Amino acid sequence: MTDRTENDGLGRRSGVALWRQIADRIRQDLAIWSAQDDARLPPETDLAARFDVNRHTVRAALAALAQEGLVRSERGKGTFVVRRPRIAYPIGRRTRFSTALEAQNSSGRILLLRQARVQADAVIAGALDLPVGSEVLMLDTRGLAGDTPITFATHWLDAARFADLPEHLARTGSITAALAACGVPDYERRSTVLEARRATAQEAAELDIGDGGLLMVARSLNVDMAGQPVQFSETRFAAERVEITIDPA
Amino acid sequence: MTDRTENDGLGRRSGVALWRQIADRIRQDLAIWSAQDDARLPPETDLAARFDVNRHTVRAALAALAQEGLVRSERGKGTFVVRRPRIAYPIGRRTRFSTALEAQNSSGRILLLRQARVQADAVIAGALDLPVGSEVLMLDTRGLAGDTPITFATHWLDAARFADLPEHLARTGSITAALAACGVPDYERRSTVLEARRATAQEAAELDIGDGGLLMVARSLNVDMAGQPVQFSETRFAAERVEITIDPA
DNA sequence: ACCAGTTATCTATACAAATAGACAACTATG
DNA sequence: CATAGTTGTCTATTTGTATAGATAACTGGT
Repeated sequence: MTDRTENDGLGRRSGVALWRQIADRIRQDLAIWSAQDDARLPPETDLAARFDVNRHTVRAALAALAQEGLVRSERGKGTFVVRRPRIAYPIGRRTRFSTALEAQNSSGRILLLRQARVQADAVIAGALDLPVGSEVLMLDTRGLAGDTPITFATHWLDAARFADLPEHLARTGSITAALAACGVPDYERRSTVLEARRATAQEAAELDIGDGGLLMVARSLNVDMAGQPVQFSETRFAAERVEITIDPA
Repeated sequence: MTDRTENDGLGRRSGVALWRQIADRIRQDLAIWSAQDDARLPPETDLAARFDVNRHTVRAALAALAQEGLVRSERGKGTFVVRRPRIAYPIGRRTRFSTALEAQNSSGRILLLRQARVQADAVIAGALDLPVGSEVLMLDTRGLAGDTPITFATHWLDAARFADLPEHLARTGSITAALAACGVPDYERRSTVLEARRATAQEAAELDIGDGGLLMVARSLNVDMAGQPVQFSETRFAAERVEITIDPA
């Protein structure tokens, strides 16, 4: 898009440190610089001038990005992009995690972190079309692209119908396969609601992003081919690593 | 009093001030408290204990929310929600701003803020299927629900084909109507890409959110019924005021 | 009238963030 | 080799953030 480089654009008494705002902005632009032959960022002095801050502030931002493994600085030479950040994640009627990533040469898998049996509150029960207080399975999972965490999700399913799902999920690393093993050969997405917010410390830790990193949160309901609700999920995407595309189909 | 190991999900050296993190978390929970009879928040001392911070830090967070007009504190009585729930914003093949809001009793309109003629860079030209360097119309708009800014968007259109669009848009307050007046009776959305990031100072000002507020950013392409690209847009949603729903259709 | 609960305001201290300037260490190039 | 350009490190100062404690002002109920 057109480069309307308002050299400022930073909030000064916003409760968000300048170095973090600058790190976020630079992260946005990594794709541009990584397209250069040498994947080199502008010198610290140039960046300081562009954002109208002290060079030390830029250095704090670059240090944060280096900590995330996105850039690497070399004395005397410059600072270079080492990893392009965002992965495209399509959401549509037939969204599946693994196929979403295979389209970009990333192998996707799901790690089962925790499981518990809880009583459905009004929201969960309503989504799954069960009586309030029904026993439901609550699963925490981490979605990986290669070795990079992409999603941290909590899923709720009818405990009676899907008692065996956790072991299948742990074995196969795929929700689609685990559901198939529980008698749901196919499913589709009925609804998705998206919002953006900051990560809590736990979410930041699970996703291996900096504290205060941004999330996109999707609450979605999958139904089987009979239209029966199967799985209600809250999926937290590390916003710095993903962009979500809406499938036209 | 401070056992800093368990602090309810707050990051301490994250470059995001605690008061801002707490303000964000409280903002998330306003819907819960606004559902109470008196729409009253817990006392400052309770909130301080819950987040494991000093009461003054909670006060800084509440002051920020009061500045946004979300809560009001009354000496001796407490702090109260002035209700402002999130607006659901559906995105799908036939997304239109006004119809999106009419479904929830809000009247939507578009305000034309600025217009300019610029040369298309590679991204814009590619999206609109024009030669690089073609003259394109660049429009900044604000989308309102009632009097509340919901979106701040930049649109690009072929300057040759849509020279008259700005005046129609300014007059009607509707992109659909303005396009119709320019010979595009109907259109549909070909692609949408979503990401989340922090607002720049300008974006925060246009959307009347606090500096450092969160955005959801949608880049979308609308095509006419012949499949010809008509309008490429970057729409910035105030994350605190909207949730985006993906249309199943 | 009194009291318990709540928000408002004040002082003080400690640490983080941002600024400023200077210089060292290293790289590439002529 | 000499020099320009770049990142790394150091000192110092100012402003923002967070903690701590004390006290005042106000509300609602007993």
